[in-house]
Amino acid sequence: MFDTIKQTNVTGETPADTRKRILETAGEVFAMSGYRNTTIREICRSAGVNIAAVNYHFGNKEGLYLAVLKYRQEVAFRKYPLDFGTASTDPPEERLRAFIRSFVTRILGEGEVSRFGRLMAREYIEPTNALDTVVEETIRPLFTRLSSIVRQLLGRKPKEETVRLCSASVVGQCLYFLYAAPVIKRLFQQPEFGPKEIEAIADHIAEFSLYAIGSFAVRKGGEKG
Amino acid sequence: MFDTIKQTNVTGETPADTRKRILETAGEVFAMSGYRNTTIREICRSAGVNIAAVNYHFGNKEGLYLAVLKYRQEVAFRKYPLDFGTASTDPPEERLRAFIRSFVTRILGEGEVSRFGRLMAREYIEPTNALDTVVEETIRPLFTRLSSIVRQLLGRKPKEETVRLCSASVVGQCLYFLYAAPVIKRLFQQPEFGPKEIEAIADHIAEFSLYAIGSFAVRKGGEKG
Amino acid sequence: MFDTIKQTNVTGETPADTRKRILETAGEVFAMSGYRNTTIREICRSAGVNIAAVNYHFGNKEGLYLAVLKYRQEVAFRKYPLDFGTASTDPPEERLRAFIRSFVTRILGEGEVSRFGRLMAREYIEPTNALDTVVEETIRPLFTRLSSIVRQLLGRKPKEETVRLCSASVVGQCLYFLYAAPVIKRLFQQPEFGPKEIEAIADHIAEFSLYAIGSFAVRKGGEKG
Amino acid sequence: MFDTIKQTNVTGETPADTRKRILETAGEVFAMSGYRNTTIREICRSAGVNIAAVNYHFGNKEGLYLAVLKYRQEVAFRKYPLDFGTASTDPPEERLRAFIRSFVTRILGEGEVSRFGRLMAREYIEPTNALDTVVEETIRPLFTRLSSIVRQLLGRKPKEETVRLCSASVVGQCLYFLYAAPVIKRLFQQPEFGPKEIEAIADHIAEFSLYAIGSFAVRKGGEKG
DNA sequence: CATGAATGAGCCTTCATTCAT
DNA sequence: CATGAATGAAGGCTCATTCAT
Repeated sequence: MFDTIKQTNVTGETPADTRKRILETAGEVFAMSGYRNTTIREICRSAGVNIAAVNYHFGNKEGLYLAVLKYRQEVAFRKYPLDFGTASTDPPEERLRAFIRSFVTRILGEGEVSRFGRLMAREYIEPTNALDTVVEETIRPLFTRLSSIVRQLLGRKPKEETVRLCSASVVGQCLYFLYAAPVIKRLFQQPEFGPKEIEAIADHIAEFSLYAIGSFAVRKGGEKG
Repeated sequence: MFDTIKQTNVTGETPADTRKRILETAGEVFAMSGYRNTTIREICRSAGVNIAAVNYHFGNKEGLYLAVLKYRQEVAFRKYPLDFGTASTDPPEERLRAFIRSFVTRILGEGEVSRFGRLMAREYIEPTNALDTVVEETIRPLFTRLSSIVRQLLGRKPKEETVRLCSASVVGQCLYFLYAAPVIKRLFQQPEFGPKEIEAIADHIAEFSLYAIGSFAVRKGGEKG
Repeated sequence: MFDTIKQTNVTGETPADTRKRILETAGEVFAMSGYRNTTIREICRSAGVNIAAVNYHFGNKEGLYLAVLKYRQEVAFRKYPLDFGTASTDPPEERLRAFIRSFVTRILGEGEVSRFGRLMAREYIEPTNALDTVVEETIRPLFTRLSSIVRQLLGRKPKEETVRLCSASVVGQCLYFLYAAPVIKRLFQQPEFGPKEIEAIADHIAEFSLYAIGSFAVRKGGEKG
Repeated sequence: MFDTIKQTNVTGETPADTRKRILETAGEVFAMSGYRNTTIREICRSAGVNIAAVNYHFGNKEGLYLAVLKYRQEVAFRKYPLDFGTASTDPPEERLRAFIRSFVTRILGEGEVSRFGRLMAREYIEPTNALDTVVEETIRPLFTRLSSIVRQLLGRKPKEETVRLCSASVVGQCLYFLYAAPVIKRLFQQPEFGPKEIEAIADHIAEFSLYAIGSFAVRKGGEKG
């Protein structure tokens, strides 16, 4: 009756288990169906927990969503960090390759990791209140690092706008395979991206971008016009 | 600018008026909030028509959505056609520039046109039943045309996969500015894309892509590896 | 513009045609689906007339229903009159047989006629405002005639309650095959009643009833207890 | 009679209470107005529960209707079982009398029980998806038992068709007083059936049927023609 | 801590009816 | 006479949330 001892529920799980299971399941469901299309009931049924548990642990639906986003981000970046094993002293070509490979794998990778990508894609197109935080904590550091690599590749004194646009070109190519997945699937009957396809994609984007940025550097000395 | 004469009295509107007004309003609301988040009540209230009018004119919510998609597509492509004034005999470099400019303007353009882009972006990230039709009727023709230009640029006998990946690189760069708009807005405090920014973006993408594809053509004769 | 000449509609039909076609179609649909389940739209679509025609010709849905009921009743009784060719001087056994045959055929008969039966069955179980009229104009004359036959069969001075109950027994047997049709269909996999089955049913009911009423007459002199 | 203690406060009801109250109220309303005419809003208002409770406890309107049907059936058959206190070794005349009395009381009886009859009557005339189940679980066993009694009464080797038709005659007489109630009420100004009238009806039907079946048995040895 | 039951708001849809032509 | 368009009321259902235990 009294909250004296560590309580376990009928199935003998600690509260933390319930919380984590909701987090995991909600990640899948949100990634698959989006925020609005997802019902708390579905999440709870999938997770095998009571329907009131979400409101208990996370306050409300939005609270759960924010928690999921944060959790997924941590998991993804722990597995695929920005530098992907390169040092800042390595040649910029190599660093760009590493960056792209890490980025593409992080958003397209199978299983647990891919959920992060899907969630982010949704956040892009239909921002929730979480986007501000996501931009500052996740996207800006990422973009800053990419910009520094691109700036180095462009040679001395590139215009900042050129750096920005080239960085955007790199990121745009990568993200395309994430958010256009449903279209690509229909265009080419290509169902899913396996590790092999992901590698090929990363290689292509790196090559394509290095060619382009190299030409910018050579012909214009990194300066437009 | 002002509805000078057509409006006679409270109910005195041409039949087409109600239908079109729903179509216009729905385009805005769907583009802003997405299919699921949008209620037909809101559309009808905004359009100043009875809620049953949607059912009468379009059958149901999905019917309305499809009609909106088709309508927006027609408007956008009538204003910015695929070739954008180039002939198939023009040099591929010029055709690619025209394609990119037309494409970017169509999805980023202001006012009426931009709704098409937003609707498409949503369809990418959270497909409805309409996506199949959209892919076949809109996206595939577009991708086919782009591929033929890229194939020509790559020189003789390029691998189809290379064509596909390079086309994807072009499209990915363009779409990035569409779906990443909320992020870009936050990253660089850049509120909206005006005609000038759109032109700059189109120019950059064309240049970036022509450099890259040109390098592919030169160094590999269009063949990878 | 002015109502000077006899107007015909696009298909060149006189107004009477439209009215009658609605009447016919509505009879089918009401009989099949019941009053509430039937929509004006469905009737008008089936009849190929405008949706406003019903309200124009019959005031509203209920007005149409009443008109249908009256129309069907006339058709059915014109084809299968009460006496079915017997005279009031004929022996009561023969008159009962004729009554039963006429009754059963009227309510079970195929095609046009059966619709009357179905409509009546529905009116029994879920009376509309039409029931009062139907009882006085259709059912009471019918019951009165049956009672006079039964009274004659029961011999001299039968109790009125006995007459009533025996008449009810006759009518009950007949109607059973009408309203229990969906159940009979499921119980015995017997899909529909053809002319042959109808005759067999009428014969059985007549025989069963004559045996029973005969026994009442013999053993009790028509008096109970 | 009075809800003395169970009700503690506004929301303080046993979980089963809400469910059962819906079940009871829905039984009344469905019996009175039919499936289609009944709104779950009305049921919930009458039962004093929230409109979403139906969805929670029974899934949807049809689920509620099926639950009501099953519940009413149980109540009715618990009170008036098929055999009504007779053993299978009793003489068939007595068994038929018991069967008829039980049957008539079950469908005409006052109060709680009568709802079963009304629901069944509606199911006959305007079948829902529930009819298949009702026929197999309720009507067929009933008809089988009646047939075995009739078969015994008809003597040795009766034709199955004769058994069936005689059984139909019995059932038809009984049901008549159920579904024709609105008509009988108008024909004879007889408002309702009390226990006394019900007994008289049952006695008459039994007598009428025993006379008839007896005559079949005697004159034809149970064989027609 | 956790739960099953219950709630109220809101959504899409349907329908009979009316209106101006 | 007849019509297509438009209306408003209502119905079934869903969902996030809250409540008492």
